[in-house]
Amino acid sequence: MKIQAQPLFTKLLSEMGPQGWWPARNHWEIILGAILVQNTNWRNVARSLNQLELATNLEPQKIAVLPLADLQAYIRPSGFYINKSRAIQTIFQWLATYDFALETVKAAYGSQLRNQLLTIRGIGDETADVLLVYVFKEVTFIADKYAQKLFTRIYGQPFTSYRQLKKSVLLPATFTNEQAQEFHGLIVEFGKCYLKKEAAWQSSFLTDFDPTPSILS
DNA sequence: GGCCAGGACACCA
DNA sequence: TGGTGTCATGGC
Repeated sequence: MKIQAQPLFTKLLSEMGPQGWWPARNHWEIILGAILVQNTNWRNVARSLNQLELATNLEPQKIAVLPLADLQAYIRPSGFYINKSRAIQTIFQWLATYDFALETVKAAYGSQLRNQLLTIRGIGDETADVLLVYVFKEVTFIADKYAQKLFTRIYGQPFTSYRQLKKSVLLPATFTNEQAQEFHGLIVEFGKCYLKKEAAWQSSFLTDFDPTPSILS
């Protein structure tokens, strides 16, 4: 089953307005947040980011050389701190070899950038796509848990895995990076607001969304 | 006190 | 390829 994303994106955007995602001040905070938020409430992530900012001012050169024990202490509120600290240290030390020039990194790996990110232990499908969209300004769909719930609900077919949903969703050829960023933000914010409670869903604006035209096969 | 949150990974069949 | 246990914390 293939699904065109444009109608849902248009509906979400018109009803909710631009979300301005990702919530961060710079690329380094996005990288940190993307790793820290894995299976974790954002409130806990915010605590960790605050402590990291106090220690490093979120400067990548400082993050890259943080002693592991210190890094783990700062991010402890986000849980899974041993795995996450390793991922953070690995990716920042890798970026350091390119002097934190993101354009250089992108140019160096080209179409293999996603695979390169996946070689980092602690960075999987979702985090890799988040980094591609919000840090490296590429256009791809982030098929996270909220998206899986939303598409399952709308299209009446269970989407229970990241890769399954990802390969089913077709972004328009004209989709921009800004739109890809916005799409993920809209899906997450919608999920936070409505997806949890059945009653809220029933009364929500998506009840009048007709998914049929966007189903290709 | 149990459940969950914007996953990833090793292990298994 | 797909299912299960594990990793850890804090809020509700």
